[in-house]
Amino acid sequence: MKKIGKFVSYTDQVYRELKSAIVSGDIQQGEFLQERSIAEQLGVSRTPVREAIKRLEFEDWVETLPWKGVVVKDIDRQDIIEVFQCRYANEGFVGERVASTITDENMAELKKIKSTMEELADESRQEFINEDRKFHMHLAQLTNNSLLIHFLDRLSDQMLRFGILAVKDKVRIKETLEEHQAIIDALETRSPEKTKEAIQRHIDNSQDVLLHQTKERE
Amino acid sequence: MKKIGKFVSYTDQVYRELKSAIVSGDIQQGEFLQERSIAEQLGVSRTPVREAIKRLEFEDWVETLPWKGVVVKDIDRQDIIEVFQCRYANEGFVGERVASTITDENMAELKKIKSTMEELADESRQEFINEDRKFHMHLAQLTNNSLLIHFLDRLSDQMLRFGILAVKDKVRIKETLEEHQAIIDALETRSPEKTKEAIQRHIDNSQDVLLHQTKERE
DNA sequence: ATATATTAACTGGTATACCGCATACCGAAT
DNA sequence: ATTCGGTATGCGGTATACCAGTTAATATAT
Repeated sequence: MKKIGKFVSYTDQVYRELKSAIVSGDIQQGEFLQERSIAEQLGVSRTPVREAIKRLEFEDWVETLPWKGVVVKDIDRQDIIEVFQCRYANEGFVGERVASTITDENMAELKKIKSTMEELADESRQEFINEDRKFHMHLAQLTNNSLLIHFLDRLSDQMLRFGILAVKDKVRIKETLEEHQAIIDALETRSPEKTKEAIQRHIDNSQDVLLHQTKERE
Repeated sequence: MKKIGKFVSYTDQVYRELKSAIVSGDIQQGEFLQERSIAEQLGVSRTPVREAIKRLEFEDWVETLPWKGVVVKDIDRQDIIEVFQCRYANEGFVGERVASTITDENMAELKKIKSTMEELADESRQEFINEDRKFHMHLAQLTNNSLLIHFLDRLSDQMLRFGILAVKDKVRIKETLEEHQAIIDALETRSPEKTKEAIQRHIDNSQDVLLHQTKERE
């Protein structure tokens, strides 16, 4: 008798619940997470709630003030800069590393994702963003570096929080598609240098748009 | 009224205790961590031990097998490669970023660390490694990117685990000093490109030595 | 003797009660 | 009116008891 699926603990469920609530904005920044009320609300005890919160804390979603409470961290320009700098460094490396060894199959997969994004451009912003994430993470997978992949995955999570803004207007969507095409073109040449530059240019542009749209606040 | 010191929980203490035990080899890879016995041994309850273990799990030191146990992950060639690739990408970025803006004070600090390392070269391997970490982390600090800094700090922790091997022989110590000097020289020119290359060359060399010394096993 | 069912002794997972710090409130002293 | 100090309350931190799979030794049937 084999176990079919993995065991999913309450902790996991609560974690996913809370993270998606933060990402979607249902729980706003500055808001306090209260172990007891969340536990009651979800029908579990404080323990799994507590462990879920610890994970969120580790991933920098929330901050624990001892004896006072757990507060959802807010994001400012500095956070955006930090995430994009890390993406710049690591995704640039991914491109450099992957360009010379990428297979035709993987190229096809990237093109497929890109065409899906084109279809979704006028449809659903949310789905568009999901596919964008797939595009970048598909490249990352090719490094076979799980440490790097996990880190980029965390960054992608953070992106979701302010990612909604990044592709707010039609212009940026069009640019995003063009830049993805440029990455694909660079990959076709199998040139590590060109690929790295195409990716880093894409990331720099995204950052610029996002920072520009965040300028006035605070 | 200022708060004098930070509050340190049992969880923090247990975490540090366990991590240093793993790093030092007191707890070997493959060994099982048992919440109950550790709690008893340290004179605390299971709860803080459990939370400490969760943190270790998140940082990939251990793996939890539900209802079976928590086992200390072992490190293989792939782990070494992954850590060094991440260092290559991120520390390279640090060099690129910092070269053009580094102050004379910070240059002086780097030189000071380097001369300390020279003094320690024949004394204490452990202290030598600590100073090496300081050198790299000092550069990282200059980016003011806390996300990046935390990631590199985690990588440094991992380095400790197999770092003992990296500077096992006198030859490698001498090379390390030379390569640090090369990084300092590159910084003097304020050239992002040269600095990045000097750092990445240093990291590549360290990786080569380490992989070479790990070749036979498994 | 061997194969199989049982069960006892682990483990981590969860629920819950209690502790101690931080804060807000309220009354007494100034 | 202001300030100081006690106190009630709410929070995370910790301890502990119990639950639920897993495993392996053991009893039992063949």
